[in-house]
Amino acid sequence: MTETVTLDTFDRRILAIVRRHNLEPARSIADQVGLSESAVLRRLRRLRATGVIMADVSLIDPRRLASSITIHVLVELMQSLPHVEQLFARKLEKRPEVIGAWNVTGRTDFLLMVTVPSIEGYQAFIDAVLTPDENVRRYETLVSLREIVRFDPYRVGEVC
Amino acid sequence: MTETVTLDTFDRRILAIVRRHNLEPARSIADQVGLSESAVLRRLRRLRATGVIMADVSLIDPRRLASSITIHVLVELMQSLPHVEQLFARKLEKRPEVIGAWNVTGRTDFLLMVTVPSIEGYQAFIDAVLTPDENVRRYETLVSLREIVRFDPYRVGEVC
DNA sequence: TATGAAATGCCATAACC
DNA sequence: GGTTATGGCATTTCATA
Repeated sequence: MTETVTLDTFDRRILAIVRRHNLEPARSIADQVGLSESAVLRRLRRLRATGVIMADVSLIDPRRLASSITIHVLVELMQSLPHVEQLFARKLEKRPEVIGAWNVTGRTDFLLMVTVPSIEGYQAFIDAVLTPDENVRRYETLVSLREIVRFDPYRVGEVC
Repeated sequence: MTETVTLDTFDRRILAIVRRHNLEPARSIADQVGLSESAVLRRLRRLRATGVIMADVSLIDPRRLASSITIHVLVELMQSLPHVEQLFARKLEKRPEVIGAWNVTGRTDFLLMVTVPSIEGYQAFIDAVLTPDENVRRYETLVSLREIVRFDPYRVGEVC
């Protein structure tokens, strides 16, 4: 599925830096990891070409933008069959409101993370995705009142 | 709490671009939004200084790195009092395993998102954070078997 | 207080070893 | 992987409205 790319210590140290500050000059990175500027730039180009670095983006404070509601949904399917689950997963991937979705253990089959501008937007989402789906037995809505931590970029998936 | 920064249409269009590709030259952005290169660079500097742009990072494919488990935890407290909740929230903020935490409505008080290298790591987490906390009535563990969607950077908090 | 234009200096790129 | 010459890009300064 995903090709395995061998990352040596240099790659890992470079990744550890750019995942926090990807605008940092190669000169500075080179000094920190003990390589030449060229070597760092070559490695970065390779990491991007092979997909280890998926994207280079600015992280924007969601609180500064138009308000949105974060809602988690616990979904229980009629039957936990691979085929049914896969079908449901396909639908989720197409919905832009779904910013996170996991197939989990236990009574709950799926945990969804959804962001919508308002409750009306959530209503529209469940009317489109959950209610008409005969494979969905029931779902539980967890509306977020307060956000304690969200995807702290300094924490997500630490590089070893 | 969070100072309100007024973002005009230019700012929003610039943000919409850099949140997808922050390595894009200002020249290119300027052409797209209809400003000069200088104006774009000045606005970007201001957006970073004021914290609208929180960070500039490379997004790394988690599958290419050392494996880690994603676990969601539904936590029910003894009593849903503001003081108790705040105390619990404080503890969560200090834990690096917690990459997401929300105070939610319903029977569940908190929904946590945790990443650990192994089940042993999760065990250690609950032994440190949940078990010894007398304010925690019970918790439910949802281990992720499969990740359908995770924080698609092209989706999270779309700019209007 | 914002933009647009031009000179300076830094940085990535590419072709060498 | 390191070194160097080249080109591109951001930064700074200034003029303008």
